Order: sequence, then C-alpha cells, then structure tokens
Amino acid sequence: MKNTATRDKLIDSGAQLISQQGYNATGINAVLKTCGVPKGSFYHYFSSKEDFGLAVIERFAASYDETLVTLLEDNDTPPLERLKRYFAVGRTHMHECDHATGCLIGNLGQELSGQSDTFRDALNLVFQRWEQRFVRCLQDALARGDIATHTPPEALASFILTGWEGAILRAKTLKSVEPMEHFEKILFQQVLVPSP
Amino acid sequence: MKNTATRDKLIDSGAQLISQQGYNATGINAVLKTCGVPKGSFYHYFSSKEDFGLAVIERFAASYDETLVTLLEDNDTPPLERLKRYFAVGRTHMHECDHATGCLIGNLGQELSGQSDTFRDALNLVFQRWEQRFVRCLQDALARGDIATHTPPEALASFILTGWEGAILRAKTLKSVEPMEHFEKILFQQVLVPSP
DNA sequence: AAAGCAATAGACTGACTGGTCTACTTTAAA
DNA sequence: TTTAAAGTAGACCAGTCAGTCTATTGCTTT
Repeated sequence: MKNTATRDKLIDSGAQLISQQGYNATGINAVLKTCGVPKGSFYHYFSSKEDFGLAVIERFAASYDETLVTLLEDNDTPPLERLKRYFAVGRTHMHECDHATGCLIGNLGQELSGQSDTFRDALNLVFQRWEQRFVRCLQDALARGDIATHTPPEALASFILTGWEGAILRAKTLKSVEPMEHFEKILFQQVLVPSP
Repeated sequence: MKNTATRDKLIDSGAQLISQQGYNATGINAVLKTCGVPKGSFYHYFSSKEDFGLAVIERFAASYDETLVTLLEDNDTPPLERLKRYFAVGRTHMHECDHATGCLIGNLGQELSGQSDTFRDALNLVFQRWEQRFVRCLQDALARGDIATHTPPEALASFILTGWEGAILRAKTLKSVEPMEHFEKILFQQVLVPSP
C-alpha cells in the first residue's frame, strides 16, 4: 500500500459526505462517485464500510488535533483568550457550512455509539483527547489566577466540551449560531471567572 | 381513521427502534416485524417513511411535554429544586437504557437536520417548546431571588438545554452519566446562584 | 525481459430498501 | 340487507445496499 493518494481521496470524500448526511445515509457508491474511484480500489484499501468509517474518524481527529494544538497551546496568548479564539473559529465554521455540518465526531457519536461498540470506543477516545487539551489550557488559567474555582479542571473540561457540542447540535436545528454565543457568554461571565 | 390502535402500535415500535438505531438505520420492515403489523396497514396510516418519522416525533414530544409540565411547573416545589429533579430523572433514564438511547429529539436533530428541512423544522419546534418550559421555571427562580444574574432567562434556558443535550451525547459515547453530573454540578454552583 | 505484486476497473450478487398493488375482511351507516 | 368505506394482508416492484469476483494495468525488483 504505497500509493495513498487514492486512499486519501476516498477518505476526503467520505468525510465530506458523512459530515453532511451521516454515516448510515452515506453509501459507498456515493463516495466512489464523488471522487471518481472504482469500487475495486475501495475494497483494496478498506476491508469494509466500518473499516472505512474508522479511517475517516482517525484522519479527521488527527487533522483537527493539529488546529487544536495551535489554538489551545499557544503560550503567547492568555489561556482564556485561546479558549475564546477556539470558540470563535467554531462559530465561523458553523457559518461557513450554513449550519448543516457541525462536528463530525459529535454527529457520529450520536448516530453510532448505540449501534457499534467499535465506533463508540473510537469516538470516545477522540473526545477524551480533546478534553485533555482543554484541561491543559484550564490548568494554565488556574496557575495564572485567571480563574478561581473549586471545580477540578477535568470536570470543567468535560463541561466545556459537552456544552459546546450541545450548542453545535442546537445551532444545526435552529440554523443559527445563537446557542453557541449564549454558551460562550455564560461560560466566560459566570464559570471561568477570577475570584471576586 | 377511527381505529388508532394499529397506528399507535406502529408509532410505539418506531419510537423504540429509532431511539436505539436512529432513523436511517431503522427500516420499515423492521418496525412491522416488531409489532406484527402488515405493510398494507403502514401505508394506510402513513403516506411515507418521513410522514411516519414526523408522527413519531410528534407523539414523543407530546408525551414528553406532559412529564415536563409535572416536573417543571409544580408550584409546590422551589424552581431550582424542580430543575434538579428534572436532571435526576434524565440521569435515571440514561441508566435504564444502559446509556444507549439518550434523547430521541437530540438524536434526530443530529441525524436529520442536515438531511431534511421538514424534520429540522419539526425538531426545532420541539426544542423551542422545551426552552419555554425552562424559561418559565427560571423566571420563577428570579422572582423569588433564588438566582441573581444579568443574563436574560431565555439565554439561560438555551444554555441549559444545549448543555444538557451535549452531556447526554457525551454520556452515550462514554457509557457513563458522569458528564451529566459535571454539568449539573457546575450549573448549580456557578451559574444558577443567588447574588453573593 | 520476466515475474510478481500493488492498484485499478467495473460487472455482478444476494439481501434489503421504501413503496405499490390487488385482494380480502371487518365495520358502520343507509 | 345492501353498500361503501376503513382497515388488514402480503406478494411484488424497481432501486440501492455492502460486498465479491475476475480481468487488467502499472510499477518495481530481479
């Protein structure tokens, strides 16, 4: 398996279609059609649709983790500013996709975690890695005294991730980023605050 | 259409299967099999699968709204206590379904709002009605001085709904109600608080 | 140049999809 | 008692699904 260009094309098209329509609603033939790859190649690179789905998740997570690092571990920016920037980027993405796509991992988590343990485990791992990035950012903020709370940063990170994912879901059904803005506002005004 | 027993059986089975597997993964034949109804009856009561799906949403929303009223508009209980009870019931449900089902409306919102405007509109309406219930409860709390915040109750209600939906999603992938507990804890310790 | 493997190519399969069709039975009104 | 409609029943349809199969091409190693 030296030529990964075709494999990449398949994963790219798959990620796009799955983001838009979900996993079950995305047929393999549709993926092949959008990238002009014959079925023989598909089953040369992937043993099954599930295998393909897991590859899509893996690649999305890897690429997303890069942007997460640049946004959340930039030590030249105060930690809370990094978080705000992260949310702003998310809101921009939501606008760009006309409130239709949202978060691939969140979508698949909702659709597949009751359907397949393999998928659930893979998606759970991605979520946990994201939480770790938040934890580190929050620890920075705590160390600088930017926030003062008795809540452990792990719980705060979980709160931020779930709140944000929920806001994305709501933004999709509402076709507006308003729920995301509400979340940000309340988070920074009432949760991530210095001691009074 | 006088005899609604068959129709109800179809909707019940449909709600159960769609809750577990999602809309796209639930075939009509599977619904028919689980409730022993022939296909002729299905298309006698519903014009299409989409029509059926909307009926499932409608019925779930109506039945869920009843429990929402008894939980959130019980004037014998302080408003914040009502909210806490609501969350406790949600957590119990999550345990009962072994963290597999979650919230039907949230699931479908994620799966279908990018796929069909009809579904998105229907689900959005349900969410908005839920938010209204929260708003009323929060107004009670504000009037009693149980909470003191400059954030309008509508924004708070949106925050609570999205946070809770996100926590449910995360609980599904994690197979644990921990994210739901984190959300509750931070909400009542740092957001819904009286003036210091 | 020959051999061998990686990759491409797409026709094909059986199972299943949502949906249609006709035939039959029950119910209720006239 | 007749008649029409409501509802039941399931065979059947075209289309699509994930996945298989065989044939061929391109590249690399010997």
